[in-house]
Amino acid sequence: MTSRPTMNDVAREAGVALKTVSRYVNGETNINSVMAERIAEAIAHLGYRRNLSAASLRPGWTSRTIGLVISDLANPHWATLARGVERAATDRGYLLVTGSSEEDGARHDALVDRMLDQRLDGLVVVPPRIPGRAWDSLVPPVPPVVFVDRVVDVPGARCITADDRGGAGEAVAALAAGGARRIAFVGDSLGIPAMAERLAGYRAALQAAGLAEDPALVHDGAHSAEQAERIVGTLLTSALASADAVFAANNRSSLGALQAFRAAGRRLPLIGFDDFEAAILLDPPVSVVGQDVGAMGAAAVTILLDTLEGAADVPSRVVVPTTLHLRGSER
Amino acid sequence: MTSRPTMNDVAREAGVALKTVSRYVNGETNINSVMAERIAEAIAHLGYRRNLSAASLRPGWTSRTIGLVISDLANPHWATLARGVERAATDRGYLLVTGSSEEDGARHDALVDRMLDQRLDGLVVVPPRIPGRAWDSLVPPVPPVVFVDRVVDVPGARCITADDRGGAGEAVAALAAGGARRIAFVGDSLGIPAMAERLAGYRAALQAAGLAEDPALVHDGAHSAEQAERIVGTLLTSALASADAVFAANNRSSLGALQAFRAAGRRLPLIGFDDFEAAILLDPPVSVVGQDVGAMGAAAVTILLDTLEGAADVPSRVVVPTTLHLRGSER
DNA sequence: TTGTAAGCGTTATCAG
DNA sequence: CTGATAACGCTTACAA
Repeated sequence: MTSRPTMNDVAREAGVALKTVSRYVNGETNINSVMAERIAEAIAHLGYRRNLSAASLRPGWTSRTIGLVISDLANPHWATLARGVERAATDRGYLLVTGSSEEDGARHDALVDRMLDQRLDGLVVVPPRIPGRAWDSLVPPVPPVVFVDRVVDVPGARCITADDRGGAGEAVAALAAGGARRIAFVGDSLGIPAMAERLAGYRAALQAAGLAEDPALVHDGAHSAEQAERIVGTLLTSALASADAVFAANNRSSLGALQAFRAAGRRLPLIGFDDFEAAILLDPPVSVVGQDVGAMGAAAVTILLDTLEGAADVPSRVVVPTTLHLRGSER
Repeated sequence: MTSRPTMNDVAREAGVALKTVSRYVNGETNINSVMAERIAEAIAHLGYRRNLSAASLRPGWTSRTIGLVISDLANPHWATLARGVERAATDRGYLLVTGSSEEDGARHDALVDRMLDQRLDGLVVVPPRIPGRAWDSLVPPVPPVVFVDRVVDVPGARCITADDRGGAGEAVAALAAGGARRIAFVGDSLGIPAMAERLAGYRAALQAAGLAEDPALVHDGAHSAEQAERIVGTLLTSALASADAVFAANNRSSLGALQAFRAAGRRLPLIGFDDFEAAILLDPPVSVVGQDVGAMGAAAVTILLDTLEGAADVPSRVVVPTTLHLRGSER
């Protein structure tokens, strides 16, 4: 592939000055119609297309491209997020660069560096589970970054998350409304901010329903589906810690609980946090707190681009509402 | 965000010439260690990072960024493809820009134009169902484009697809091996090249099994799951066209067939083309011809980058093998 | 080993 | 309304 025609080529072909072509291409109106015609012809003839990459070199110009770093594009959760980001970006004329960190800090940092070196206008980022460099270690000036789906512990950081607390509260309230009095909480480590929030929602809902919290029913050791299965298995059999409903605070916990139910041949009312494909196919269909991941991505882009384009009063924290899908398993 | 430091700033700070900084940054060795030290300090102090976008402006340099246009990033099929593309791209030091056409030609063309204007090095493209402009209408020189998942009717076009014919053949052979003698083909319009290939595979397998083809069993009108359901419903009840097994030539046809089975309270041996999430959860689990979509994406990138980097004898057509997953529904 | 000067394709200043 | 000319941040002949 030889090189593509430039504005200079067009100017020569049309017999006008470079700047006149630039004016034409940029849609400025003050151009003699005869010249405009000649330029149009030259452009069509040469198949000229503006080189946006060169244009963005000029001060005050940008590539109108943003970056997204998630953990794995193939995972439906992140794919949905990416789609929301992508849609919001294209709607505003921005291109999107995506990268998967695989939850690895080093990989994550490498992607971020590359994107910054490429002079993308801003970044939407899911902080990886195995953290990389500290976010406030980046030497300013750095383009705006919006964190999504997980919060980051840096003052003033822009973060978008689901309404973990509210969603969990709704779920637990629904279980209580169904008559449950000993609702178990099964989730991952409370060091994960989202988990702590969901537990807070659980507690608030218990209190609102006039139920006392039994520490024997609160489990934060479900780092995998297998561990969740073991925990729920115990809840089903143990006399002391017996529960009459389960709130599974994440996807893996829901799956583990379902496995435990199957193994025991007996089920408890269950609501999970975060939807999953198979939820509607099981019997009974699994009730969940759905997160609008696409909306979270779109919100991140709105904040990023508003910031970028200098809008006033751009919020730095957005909590996207969840939706309780009651499908049957809550009874 | 004020502007970021440039090589010039570093040069001034270190008291050396611009070119020396460039040498240092590009890892050239012939640099006095004292100057190197001064430059390193200045870089650290200013937080300098090379502007790759500016560097790529020079002739012979590129952005080391490729583009991907699919129909919908949120769809697991395309997300898996995108992930394969992304992984292969990062492995070779390339960044990836993604865009969703929503199967709309105009949207698709707009994305392609934008990517070309941004001077991406090359494109991986899924041609949209509602076609846009003809691919050979692009005025050269245009960077290399590789089509994936669907073929495009342009001489010399680089296309990656699954082994539609072989995969369909294997499926039908498996049904025949199970004792089926009247195997129905249920699929979408034969105007779609992949469908025509799958039908060809069906026919070849019938012949190999010594079975005659009955036109009453071949249906290419399943444009939706509903239509497939109706077709399979008829196959279950009609005396004339009664089948004893079904090869569902795409995802939607599989789902339609399953619906029809459920409605009739009776099932036929079934194998579908293309895997789906729920397949392993149903009873019996649904057997399918799996496409390695990730591998297809990776193959596309390999061809794109090999072409780009001037490798010799880069193939222009790759057929990625399928895998038959027998899970139970084939009996 | 280091530096000067030119140029990549564009936009912006400012004089005609 | 139009056009020389100078940037933007970088790499690269070529010269010192």
